[in-house]
Amino acid sequence: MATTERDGNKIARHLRDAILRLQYRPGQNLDEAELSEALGVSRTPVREAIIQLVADGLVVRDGRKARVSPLDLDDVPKLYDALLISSRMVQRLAAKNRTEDDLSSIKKMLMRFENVTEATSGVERSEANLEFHFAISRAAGNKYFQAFYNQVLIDTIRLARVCFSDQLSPDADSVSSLSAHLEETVRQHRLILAAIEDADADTADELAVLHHKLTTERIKKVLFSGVFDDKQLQLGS
Amino acid sequence: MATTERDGNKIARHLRDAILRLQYRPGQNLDEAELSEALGVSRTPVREAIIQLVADGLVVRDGRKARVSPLDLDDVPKLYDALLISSRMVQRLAAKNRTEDDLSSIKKMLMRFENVTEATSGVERSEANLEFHFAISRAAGNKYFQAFYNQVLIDTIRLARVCFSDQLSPDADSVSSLSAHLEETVRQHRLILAAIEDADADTADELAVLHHKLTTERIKKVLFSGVFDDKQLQLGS
DNA sequence: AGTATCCATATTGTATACTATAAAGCAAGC
DNA sequence: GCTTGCTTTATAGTATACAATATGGATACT
Repeated sequence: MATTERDGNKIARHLRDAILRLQYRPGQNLDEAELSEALGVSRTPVREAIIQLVADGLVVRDGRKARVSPLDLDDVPKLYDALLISSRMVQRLAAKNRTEDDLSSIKKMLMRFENVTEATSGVERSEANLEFHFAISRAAGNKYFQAFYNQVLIDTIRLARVCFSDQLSPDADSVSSLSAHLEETVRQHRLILAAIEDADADTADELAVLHHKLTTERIKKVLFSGVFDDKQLQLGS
Repeated sequence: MATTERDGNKIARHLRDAILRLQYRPGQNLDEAELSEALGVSRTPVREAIIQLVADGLVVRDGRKARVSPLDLDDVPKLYDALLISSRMVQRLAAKNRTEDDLSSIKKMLMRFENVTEATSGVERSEANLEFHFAISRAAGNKYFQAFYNQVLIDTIRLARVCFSDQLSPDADSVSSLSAHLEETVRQHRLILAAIEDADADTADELAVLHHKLTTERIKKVLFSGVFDDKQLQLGS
């Protein structure tokens, strides 16, 4: 019966994608009339989409105006603190709770990521990367951790794209650095999948720490570091 | 300049409160026309409020209809897993990052809770309790952990209210048990405040574990237990 | 009698008209 | 010449009219 979808949701998805792809830049004003004309609907569904995105944290209200969330640099260390904790918890839970369906979903996303690794653009790569981690998030089977992690992942991706969006015509040096980075990412993804498949929560947890380090090291040159460090990860024990 | 607020937000707050107070029961259908008449506005702001609440997780879409989220019992252990982790992280962060303003805000909420402890109704009590923990959440100074914890707190309160809503005319036994529980709650709240004031993250963390135990023990009779236990709290170290 | 189809109706989804308000520009006074 | 206040205008907020669709019931046919 095709369960007809509301325009508001479609618009919200479209805007979400566009924001994640930086087609709408952080801080950019969102004009309702303009959007409704561009998308061929009335203002009503556009407004409803904007309200959803505000709740998602991708759009922020500035008086009565709506703007794409600005990615405050002060929040970056906080983001990476949250990424570390949430990814550790989610991968730990995923190792415990994953079903066979979850596993095949994670595998599918892993392969998709590996397939887009060589050729395609940075946007497609990070989108596939995101989907891989979303699949793990679902496998955790806990909607609270899932929401937490997803939110963190989204901002991580947005931040990464902002940081690397300059490299449209990268030099030979950064190309080889990128290829080494992607190789290591693929390697870690496979290990993470294996740990989750083996229901090995401790390894999945440790791999999350490594993956976090990989992610942050790559951006650390541009930005500063978080509150937590490896020692403090024992969480007070 | 009074920054006039949109009706949609007012309605959303009203509905949020009503849902938390179980004035709208979990599972109850939300009729837009009915609500708009009851609240004296048109359907538009009511719809916008509902969209916000869906994003908050308090309302769920069931086809095109909107219903108050049903508090699935399967999610209860997951909720308490999330409560344990999120409260530990937030109190740890609060001990590190709290400002003087945060401290006075927490103190204010602590006193408010103590003042409503004796006389007033369960709803007012749990509302004051919620505000105390919200204040700590703000003090953590990390929007990701804050959103995570707030979401968990809200469902914790909803669940507690559902579990104890039967006790409208409690017997002498449960009254004395309640009073002991409140006394211990107050004691722990003071210790938590002290730890945060002393910037003692480890103690704040340990107190979160104790507070979680206090919360869950009181409900454990009704429901079952979570995935994590005290041993596993070392998080794989 | 049971079931399936079609129609009636209730309710959500969308468009548009109207209203309120905040921001920008212009004018007048200091 | 700068500031202050009024007017204008653009844009968000709300109400309402209209359209689409799902749901329940009635009727007819097997």
